[in-house]
Amino acid sequence: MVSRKSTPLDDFSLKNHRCSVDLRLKKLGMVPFFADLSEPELIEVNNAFSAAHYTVDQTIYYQDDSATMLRVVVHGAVKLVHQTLEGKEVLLDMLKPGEYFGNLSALDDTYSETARTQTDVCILTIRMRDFRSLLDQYSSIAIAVLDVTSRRLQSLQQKIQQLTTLPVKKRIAHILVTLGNKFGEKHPRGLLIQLPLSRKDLADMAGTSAETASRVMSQFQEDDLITSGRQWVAINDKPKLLRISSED
Amino acid sequence: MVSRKSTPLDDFSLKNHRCSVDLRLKKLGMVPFFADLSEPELIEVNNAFSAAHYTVDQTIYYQDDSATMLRVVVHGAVKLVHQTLEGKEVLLDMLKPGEYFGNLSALDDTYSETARTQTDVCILTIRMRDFRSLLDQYSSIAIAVLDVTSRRLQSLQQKIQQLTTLPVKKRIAHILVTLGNKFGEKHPRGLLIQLPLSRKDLADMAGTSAETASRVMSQFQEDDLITSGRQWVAINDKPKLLRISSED
DNA sequence: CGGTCTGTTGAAGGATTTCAACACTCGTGG
DNA sequence: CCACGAGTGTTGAAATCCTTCAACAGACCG
Repeated sequence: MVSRKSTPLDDFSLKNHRCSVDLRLKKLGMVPFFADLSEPELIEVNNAFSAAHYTVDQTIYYQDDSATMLRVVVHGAVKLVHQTLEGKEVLLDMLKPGEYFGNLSALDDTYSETARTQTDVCILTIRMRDFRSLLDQYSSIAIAVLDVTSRRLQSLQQKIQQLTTLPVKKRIAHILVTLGNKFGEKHPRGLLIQLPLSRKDLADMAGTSAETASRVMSQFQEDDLITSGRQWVAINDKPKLLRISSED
Repeated sequence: MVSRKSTPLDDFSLKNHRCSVDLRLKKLGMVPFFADLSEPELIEVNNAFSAAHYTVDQTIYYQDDSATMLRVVVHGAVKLVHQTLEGKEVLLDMLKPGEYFGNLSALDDTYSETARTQTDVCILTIRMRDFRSLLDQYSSIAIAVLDVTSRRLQSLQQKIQQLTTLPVKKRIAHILVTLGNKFGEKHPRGLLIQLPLSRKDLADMAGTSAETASRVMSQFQEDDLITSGRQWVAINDKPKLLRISSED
């Protein structure tokens, strides 16, 4: 009765490979706070970063570690999670190339979350100290950083609102739409979320249990809104999912 | 059987009065992003602000309004709430003198939440445009603003974690401790939270219903952890509340 | 002192978690 | 190349937490 399907995920997106200098520059230019820089300036900034590679499911840093580095995703996906004492996890964000992570607060020098790779990744790292001198050097960067941070703040506010006012089904519908917009790629099976994504990942994003997430996903599949298999999801009817997430 | 008590809240803290220039300067100096400025600079910054007064339960701005002003609380308390379509409210933050509110994002020019007075208040306002020129003029401000914003981000992350992993009782215990630290004043009845605080306010902070909040508060009172009446709460045993919020 | 707002409490119903058993996928090594 | 095992997903049933509806009680305001 249950019929799951083998993965349609693109291997190139998941597997590790070297970050070419070209790719580095391109992704650095995508980071909003470097967007205003000229090409020579960008090259100088690029030289302040060094590249690092991780394989899937590695922890880049742990919550409460001393925060010395700022990082930018170049290739692959990184998830930020909060861990509780009892081992429960809350998935705060899933980052794609061009997004930064780390801690920008000058006073608190520990990471407030754990960063773990969702695929093989290539990231750029810079010491906080060096980043701060970039901030001094290019004042446009500080303002852009502030902007990015304010937006993250807003998206967390929205997340809190959904956690406290919406039932699980609507929360998951919303999460699927958001992931579709961010990681979606056209594919014969639908809008494929180009990312290994387990029921537990979804549950940790929605603030529910893996079993409940599975039940909701089964229902969505029943209603032909999505197609899903082990560690992957494709969206068939985004408008209807969006309606589910906000109706009533 | 039920015995509620009349309010021990201090009238001075709740009622409106003019903001003296002295008070303005003192509170502006308390805002972290102006902390590094010299006194003459502070006076100049002060001149860019103008004062405004509101009575209790007035809305300063609505979610999605065009965001033109940045504001600083000088006297009284302001709450930031998210409203859902069905009229539910989520209380995101309760601000005290020295804290700023508004929207710092340059790209999104609407408020992401509603600001409402919790007491009579005096606030300082500055046009975003003018604030941005302050940012350009004093680079230390931009970095300090970034710092404050990063910290708010972290506290929202913590809130999300609690909403998704803790039961209501622990969430409320934690909220009481936090409010006690922020608004607590020594008082014969215990550590009095100097703020009109209804069960609904607490419920909106904890992401639960007013009835459930009331039940939890009744139990805490039964256990002599708090003393509470209509619109006020005093904490008798902070260590035990803290233990409840994190035990198991 | 009466009306209104806020808080309390009970009881029923609903959403979600937890525990448990089983099914399917995929990689690995025989 | 197939079989096995570990990891992941599904589903059922019981238990739990919480919401909702409802009625009433205490506090504050004029």
